Amino acid sequence: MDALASPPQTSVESVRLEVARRIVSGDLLPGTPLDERQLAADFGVSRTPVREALRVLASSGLVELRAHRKAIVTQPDQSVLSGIFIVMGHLESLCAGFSAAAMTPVQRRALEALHDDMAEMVREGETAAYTHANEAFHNAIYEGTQNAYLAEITLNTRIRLQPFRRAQFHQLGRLQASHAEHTLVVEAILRADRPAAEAAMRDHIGLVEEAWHVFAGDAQDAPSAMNARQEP
Amino acid sequence: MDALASPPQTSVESVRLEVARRIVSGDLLPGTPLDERQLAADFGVSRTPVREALRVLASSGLVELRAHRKAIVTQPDQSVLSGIFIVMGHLESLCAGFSAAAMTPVQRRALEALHDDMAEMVREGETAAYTHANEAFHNAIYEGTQNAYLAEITLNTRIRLQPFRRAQFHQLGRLQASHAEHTLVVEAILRADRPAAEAAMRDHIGLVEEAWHVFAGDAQDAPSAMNARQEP
DNA sequence: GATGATTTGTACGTATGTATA
DNA sequence: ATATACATACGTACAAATCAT
Repeated sequence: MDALASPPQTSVESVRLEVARRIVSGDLLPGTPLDERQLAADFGVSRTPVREALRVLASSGLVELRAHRKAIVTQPDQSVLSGIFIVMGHLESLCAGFSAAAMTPVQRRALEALHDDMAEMVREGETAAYTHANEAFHNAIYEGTQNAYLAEITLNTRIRLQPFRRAQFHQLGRLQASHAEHTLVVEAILRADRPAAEAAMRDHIGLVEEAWHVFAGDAQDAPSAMNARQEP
Repeated sequence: MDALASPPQTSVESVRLEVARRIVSGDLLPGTPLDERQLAADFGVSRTPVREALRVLASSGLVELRAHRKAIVTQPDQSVLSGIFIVMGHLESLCAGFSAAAMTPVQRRALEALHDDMAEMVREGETAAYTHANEAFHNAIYEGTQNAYLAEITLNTRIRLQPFRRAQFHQLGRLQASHAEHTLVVEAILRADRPAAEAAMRDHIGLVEEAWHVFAGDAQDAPSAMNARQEP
């Protein structure tokens, strides 16, 4: 779960967290080469912890690590990326369903409260605040599953996709639409309606199954998962 | 995908593969402490590559790595383990559904051929051969999804659970039952019947949703995922 | 295609934190 | 509670491979 949390107790952790942050934030774009020495210098540490951090980042999919060559920020091709988006849709949907069935009363109330707060942000057009709250919203649903492993792989998938998520809440329309979709998710979860929660979340994430089917090998110029609306 | 494949080009890889093998095979039991020096000596390398290998193994969940303390082979508690089993059920089911929709004709024929070969193993009672073929069977379904990411996380989940899988094919009855369940999966995939493939695989894996629900916090002494039949 | 410069891969020593007496 | 033992965390040096010329 703590893919991006907890205070770094060791050099490796702080390097890992900061490099991950730079990649996720778009500071380091996909394809960017990562020089061990450079990173070591930047962080004021030796290459050893940098190398270990890079190994871990490679495991989580944020960087690619080829032997004897510079590590690079992962740059998956369209078909791979499309596949990850599709899997994320299923995982998020699964999480919503689990949460509908398993959330504690406290968690349900917290989710509802957060959702209400977000309504205010929509009214005020506070896109930055909403973006942040949106993360918390989805994280709350991961936690609500009571399944640490499901929460972990879903969060990791989300993080891995972050560098490729261009759609933000820059338009008021999207902000409102997002919140309306959240409403359906929240209502389903609150009444413990698992299938409805799954369906609502699937709609929210904007599953583009068709795009995947195309990429699977048949056609060429179909709408890709990249072009489709990508959540938030 | 290559969580346990490809020839090791570097020390780190060979150490990682061998330690993973020992854990998965049960050679190193959960809870076993892993001493860097000891491993380095065993493999005839220095501690540096061992450390990097351990980091990667920790990312994949096979070992636990606490700062300034010995690494240990991961020993998840019952509730965590139960959660992983449940997620694996869903992932395998998802894979079967995707494969039903996306497998190439060649892959469909190969799956059918493998399944037929396994029938022979059942008749001869060749449990060892069947166990091996069973891995290939599931791997073929991962590959058939045409979704590298889904294949990767499903395989990784399977590997992660391997040390806790006690049910093997020691009884002829289980062998026959397994193959009968496979038949349903294969038939559904061959006729591109996605829902049926998902359902058949779900049945095969033996989803124990109830056990999870219990572990979620309500009851105590319900049948755990550990006690339930665990696949193969 | 060969050679030198550069970068990664590995070895090993020391510092630091943890556990135990 | 303090000290001692011990394992890991990190830094530095060297070897091997890659890339550029």
